[in-house]
Amino acid sequence: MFTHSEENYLKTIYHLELDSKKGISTNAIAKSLATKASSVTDMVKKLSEKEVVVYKKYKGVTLTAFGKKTAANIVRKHRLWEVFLVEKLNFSWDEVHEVAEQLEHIKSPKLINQLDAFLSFPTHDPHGDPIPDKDGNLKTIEKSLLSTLQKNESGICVGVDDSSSEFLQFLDKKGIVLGKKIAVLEKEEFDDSLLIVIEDKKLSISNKIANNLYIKK
Amino acid sequence: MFTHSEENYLKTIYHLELDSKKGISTNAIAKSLATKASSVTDMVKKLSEKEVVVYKKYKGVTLTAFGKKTAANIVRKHRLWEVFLVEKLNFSWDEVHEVAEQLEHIKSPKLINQLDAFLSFPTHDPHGDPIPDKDGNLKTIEKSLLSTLQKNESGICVGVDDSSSEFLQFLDKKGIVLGKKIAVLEKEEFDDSLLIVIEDKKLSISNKIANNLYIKK
DNA sequence: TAAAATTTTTAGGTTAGTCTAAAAATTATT
DNA sequence: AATAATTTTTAGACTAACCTAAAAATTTTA
Repeated sequence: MFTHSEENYLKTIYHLELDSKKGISTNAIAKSLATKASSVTDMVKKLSEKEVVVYKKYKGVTLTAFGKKTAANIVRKHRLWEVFLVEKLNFSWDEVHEVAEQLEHIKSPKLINQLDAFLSFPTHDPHGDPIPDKDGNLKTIEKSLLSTLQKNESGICVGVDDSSSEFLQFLDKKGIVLGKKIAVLEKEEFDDSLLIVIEDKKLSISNKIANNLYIKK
Repeated sequence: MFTHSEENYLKTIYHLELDSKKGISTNAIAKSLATKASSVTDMVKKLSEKEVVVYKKYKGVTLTAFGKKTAANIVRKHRLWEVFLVEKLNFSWDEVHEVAEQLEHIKSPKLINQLDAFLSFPTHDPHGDPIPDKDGNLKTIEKSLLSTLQKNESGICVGVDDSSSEFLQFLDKKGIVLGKKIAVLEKEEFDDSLLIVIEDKKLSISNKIANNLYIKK
């Protein structure tokens, strides 16, 4: 069994490993968890004793297979709870993160399996992120940033890179919703802004926005 | 805000106060929480600084109005989650306690209000215990122990005094379910056992069982 | 490649929540 | 009411998870 805090470290390392492949530095972990590198060193030693990470002084950490599975299970719980909150309890997608952050630590295999079934085995959370299966595997669909689309190309909006409530509320305001088709009418050379059409409405969106929206071609 | 541990103390004192009315001794709290009296003394001092209990050395503790409301809210969460687990996730009534014990600490007013609505504002948990309202008030219906019924009297089964999974599984096995009518056909002088009829089935039950079942006349 | 800058670890300290053992207060017994 | 038994508190210690400041290792830069 893992403590609340150990689980948070595992989850963080898991996320950091997804886009780096190399050993994760204590500094990177500290930044993600808003803690100090010295605290990370302490915890990482403990995690390495528990065989969930491999740690060599000054060389960063990597998850073991066991660690990866454990971490994926926490992410699984987090994302299933997010689906529950949105689908069943009428939360909006910008409100679910903090609550799921707490719910992900509830320990009960039956609970999470029943929840999964109750939600009809969802594959993605409200932000379009994939939900790991019971074995910790996640099938990643190939998605692209909206900013990579060229003029007259289009795709289905399938996810966000930034899940901050500010960004999500901005998308709500603009009527940008997951599952909808987005077509690029114009691409401005000058600032890489896009003129898009979604649900028959034309919108001009900045490159910053387009860099945080995933579409499936 | 209260820590996990502080919440457990509050809940325990709340439950103990329900059937004692006097100040709750550190020993009684220690026994309930499976901890040591010295630990309780420490915690009780902290809780008294936070104004949720009144504590006089050697005199036990009592909850303040604020403490009572805080504790009732934890009990409210615990019982709503139990309803959720049974009604929505197909848990049986003997499996819910440990999970609810964790879920009751999740902090999100919106979550609990939405859950309440999602469950159609239940008034009782799966064991027949009343669910405190948002202000911490609970309306106690007058219920009696089955053991107090006389020959030829009857009532509706509305709750259990012992919520241990052993007892609950025993009731399942015997077909004793909340909401069903129980009639006393015979009362044995010798050992106070009862011959009852429930759902057209005759059952002989011991006084110990009858002392742990509540009925509404 | 040597000095400078940065990162990481170590050493030592803090707080929350627990414990044991001993001291103090209360309650029960004779 | 004095003594015995019990309960409660105090004192001192432990662990987990954090912190700061300094030392050590690594990486960058000139």
